[in-house]
Amino acid sequence: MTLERFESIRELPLFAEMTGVSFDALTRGAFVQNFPPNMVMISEGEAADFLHIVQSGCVELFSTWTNRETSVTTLYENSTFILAATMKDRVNLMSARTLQKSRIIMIPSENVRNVFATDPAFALAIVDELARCYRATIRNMKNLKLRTSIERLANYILKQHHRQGEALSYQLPVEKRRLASYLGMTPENLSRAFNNLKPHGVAVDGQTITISDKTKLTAFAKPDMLID
Amino acid sequence: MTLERFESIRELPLFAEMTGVSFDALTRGAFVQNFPPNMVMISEGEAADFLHIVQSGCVELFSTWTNRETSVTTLYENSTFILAATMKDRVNLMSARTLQKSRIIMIPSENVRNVFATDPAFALAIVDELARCYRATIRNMKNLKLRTSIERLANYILKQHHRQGEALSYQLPVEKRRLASYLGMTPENLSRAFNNLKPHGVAVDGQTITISDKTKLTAFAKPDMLID
DNA sequence: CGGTTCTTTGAGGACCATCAATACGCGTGG
DNA sequence: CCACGCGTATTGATGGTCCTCAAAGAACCG
Repeated sequence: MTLERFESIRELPLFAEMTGVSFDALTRGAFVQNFPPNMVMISEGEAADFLHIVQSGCVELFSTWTNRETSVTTLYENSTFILAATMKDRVNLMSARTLQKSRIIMIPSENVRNVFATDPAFALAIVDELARCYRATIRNMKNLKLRTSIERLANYILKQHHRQGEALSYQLPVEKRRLASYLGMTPENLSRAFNNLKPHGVAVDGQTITISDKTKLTAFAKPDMLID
Repeated sequence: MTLERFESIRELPLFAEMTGVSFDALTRGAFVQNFPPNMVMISEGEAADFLHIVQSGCVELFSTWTNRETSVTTLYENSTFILAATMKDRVNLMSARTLQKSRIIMIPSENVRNVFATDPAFALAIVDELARCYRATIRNMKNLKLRTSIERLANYILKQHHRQGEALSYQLPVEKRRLASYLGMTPENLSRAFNNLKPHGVAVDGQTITISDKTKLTAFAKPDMLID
C-alpha cells in the first residue's frame, strides 16, 4: 500500500519499472519536507543519508573552497540528487540549497541500496540515471575547458531557447549571478558577455532574452551534439 | 571455461564478485588488442560498441571542439573506460589515444548490458564504478572552477607525491604538455606556474619533481578531501 | 517606502593565451 | 660517436580575457 504522497514520483523513470513491493520497501521511512527559499539543505562533507527528489520548486547544487563558491547545476521538479553518494555510501561532494520554496522527497539511502540489490528493474534505472548524470558532467567540463565564457553564454542561450519550445524570446530560469557562476564567470563579466553577444543577434532586458538573429547566434556559438 | 587471456581482469573489482557463468558470458566475443603509442583508438561521436579495459600501457581521454583540444584524464593499467556510453548505448563523449604501447581488452557492450541484467553482483560493481567515475569528474570540475591554475598545479604535485608512496622526489607520469591540458592551461603557463611554486617549496628538473618544503607547499595548496 | 540584494558600468590590474625564438632531449641515420 | 631532425620545454614580449574594486542604478521585499 503505497502512501499517496509518493504517488507523484512513481511514474518517474527511476521508479516506473520497479515492482510495487520494491517501491513500498523503498519508500518505507521516506518522507516529504518543505523548505523555504534560499535554505541550505545539504552541506558538502556530510554523509549522504537520503536520496533527494525535487517534487516541486528548485534546487541549486554548489560547492565551496576557501571562501570561493561555484554553482554546479540547478535542478527542477522530478530531478534526483545525491544519487552517487547514496550508492557508494560516501559523503556529499556538493552542497544543495533551495532557490524557491520547495518540496523535497527524501528516501533513506539504505533503502535505495537494499532495493537496488533485489530489484533488477530499479538497478537498471539507477545505472541509467547515474550514467546520465556522469555524461552531463563530462559535457559540462568540456564546455568549461574548450570554450571561452562568451561562447559558453551563447550556447547557453541557444540551449534555453530550445528547452523553452524554440521561443525566440524567453525568461532566464535563474538569477544572472547564479548563471554567471554556473558558466564559470563573475556577474560583472556575464553582463559584459551579454553586451558582446549583441552583434551576434542577442538582446537582453532584465530577465528577458530575445534572439533577434538565430542564424548569426548559431554561427557564433557553434553548438555541438557532444557538448550541448 | 574462461580463456586465459582474460584471467588478468577477473580479479578487478568490476569482475571479481560475478559468477563464473556471467564472466564467461561477458567475455564471449571479447578480445585483446595491442596498440602502438600515440594511436587514437576511439573518436568522440562514435558508437560505444565495446567496454575497454587497459591491461597494460597508458591511455589518454581527450576531447576536441573547433580545433581546440583538452585532456580529460589519463588511465593506467586495470582502468576501464567508455562505461557510461556502453551502459546507455550512446556515442562516446570523449576520444581515447594510447600514450604508450598498450594492451587493451575490449568487451562487446551488448554483453555488458546483458550480464548486468542477470548478475546482481556485476550490477553492483558497475554502479560502483560509474558512481566512482562520476564523483571523480565532479571533483575535477570543482578543482577547475574553484582554483587558479597555480593552485591546481600545487595540489596535483601533492597528490602525485601521495600516490608515489609519499616520495619527496618523483617523476611526472605524463608529459608536461598533457599535464598542462589536464590542468586547463597552456604548456607555457605550466612552465611559469612551476616557477611560481618555487618559493612554495617545489623544485623541478625535467620530469623530476622535488618537494623541498612540504609544509609550505601544503599551506599554499590547501588540499581538500572533497576535491582531491 | 526604506533597506537589501542584484545588476550594470567603469577603471585598473592579475591572470592567462598567443606568438616567436631559443634551448633541450631523444631517437635515427650517417 | 656525432650530426641531424623532430618534438618538447622554456623564456620573453605582447595582447586579450577575466577578476577585483568601486559606485551607481534597478529590482525586490518586508
